[in-house]
Amino acid sequence: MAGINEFREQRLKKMDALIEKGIDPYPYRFDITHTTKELLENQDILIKDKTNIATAGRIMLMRRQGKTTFIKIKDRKGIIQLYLSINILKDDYENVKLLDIGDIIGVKGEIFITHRGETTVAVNELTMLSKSLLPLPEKYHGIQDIELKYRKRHLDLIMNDETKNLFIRRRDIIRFIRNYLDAIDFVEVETPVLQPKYGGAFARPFNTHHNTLDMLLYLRISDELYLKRLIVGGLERVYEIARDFRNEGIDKTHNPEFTMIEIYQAYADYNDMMNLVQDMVQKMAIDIIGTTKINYKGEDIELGGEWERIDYYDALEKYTSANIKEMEIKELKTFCENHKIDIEGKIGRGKIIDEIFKVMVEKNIKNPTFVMNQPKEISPLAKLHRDDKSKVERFELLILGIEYANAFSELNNPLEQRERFEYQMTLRKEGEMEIQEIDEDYLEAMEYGMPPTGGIGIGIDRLVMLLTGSDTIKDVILFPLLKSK
RNA sequence: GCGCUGAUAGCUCAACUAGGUAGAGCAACGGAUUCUUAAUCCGUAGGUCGAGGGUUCGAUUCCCUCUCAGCGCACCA
Repeated sequence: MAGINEFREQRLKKMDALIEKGIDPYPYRFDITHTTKELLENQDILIKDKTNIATAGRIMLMRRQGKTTFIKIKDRKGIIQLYLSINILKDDYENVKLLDIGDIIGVKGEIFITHRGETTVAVNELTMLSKSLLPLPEKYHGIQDIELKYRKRHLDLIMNDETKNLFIRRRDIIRFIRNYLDAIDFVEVETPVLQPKYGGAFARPFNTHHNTLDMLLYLRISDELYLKRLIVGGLERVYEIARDFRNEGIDKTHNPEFTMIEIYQAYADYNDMMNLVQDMVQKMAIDIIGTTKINYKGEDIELGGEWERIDYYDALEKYTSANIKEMEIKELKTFCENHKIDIEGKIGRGKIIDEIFKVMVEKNIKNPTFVMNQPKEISPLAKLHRDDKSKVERFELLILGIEYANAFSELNNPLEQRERFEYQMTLRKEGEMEIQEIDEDYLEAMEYGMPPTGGIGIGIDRLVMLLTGSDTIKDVILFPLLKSK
């Protein structure tokens, strides 16, 4: 007796016993007067007035000692101890024997303080709110198995307060962003997740199919092209907190579905986007964790002050000691060979240069840094740099080698946009993966005229990781994708 | 996709080095206990040792394949 099925059997028997006594093991509602936290906060007055309170929660711990039982119940705010005594409950004390750890109960009673000094509810009325049929993980160690945490997040949340608190902080971060943008007159919008053409990023999509339209659809890899249509439409300041989907590998900073905020502001350029993201993240850090000095992955990071800005090609030269910018494709390939950089499947000068950047530069950047003015070949949606037409007005925000944001002065010349797309198509013909088809509807929208616009995308999951000290994205996503067992 | 590591009771972990079909704590069940604090005390039960195959008289242990996970690499705006 005590394999998993035996546990269930035992608890089912207790449930039958409840039913026999006319007690519904799954009743409809229960009114509470205080959360556990409110009981503790207001204990002085509650004790003084002998208030009959009502509260509810899940049984986490039970100490039976004959005619007295101590129970700890947990609600969303905290934990409180209950004192159940045959002196108070009389005949109903029998029902205490039908309780199990994991059951959800409601209680009424008065607050008192035990001899050992713990604030406790002396229960005078006990109500079963939900009978639990399966045993919870062990009370002291909780869940240690990391796979179990992700697969059975409900158990993780019951057992580990840190997990619950982390997701509350995630909520706080997203709420901060909304408040910040709403206060400067941005409009939050929703755009299609199901897209007939995918674009706005380089990535492989998830394909799906609409039955009655008999139509191939993609789960969006980005919402950029839709948001810019809204800029054409005159909304001028828009943002979307979007779930994006990319059909690619999974690692500490990549989940196939993830949350990105994209922000577009008319009459602004990438300099404005730098100011916006810097100010927003700094104020967010103060608001959420109370400081701009953080320690992440063992490194001290200062989020305050003016963030460093470095030109993409200058950074390349600094960390490769080579003049990458002036190299022909042939020289670049030789350089990659010499430095053991794999450029299999990379077509075109820009992609090769970017691979060198990823391998040799990114990991060296620790403090928040705007890497600016990327090559135009890898930035088809960005405006050419006003002083150097070989590069674009774009930046990526890097912290500890991880990319947190990507922004441009948005390309709004429809003719040039078409040329850029067509260049991408030539790369695709040469075998480059991850190039989307030309989006004619988007180009047409551009032809009606889009104001000069600054746009930025910020990875929300990574930002949450940074501000909560999580070293894997799975820890900041409630249900990360795992293989089915 | 490649490499390394791991998977033992509901949970947290032992045993396996040198092959003889597994132990503890918590949880559970029975009993004692009317202010406990990871309550305590006495007793009981609980395991296809991740799955499949091989070697062997005999495999949780050795070998092979597979599954899942973690880490690293690769991929990845």
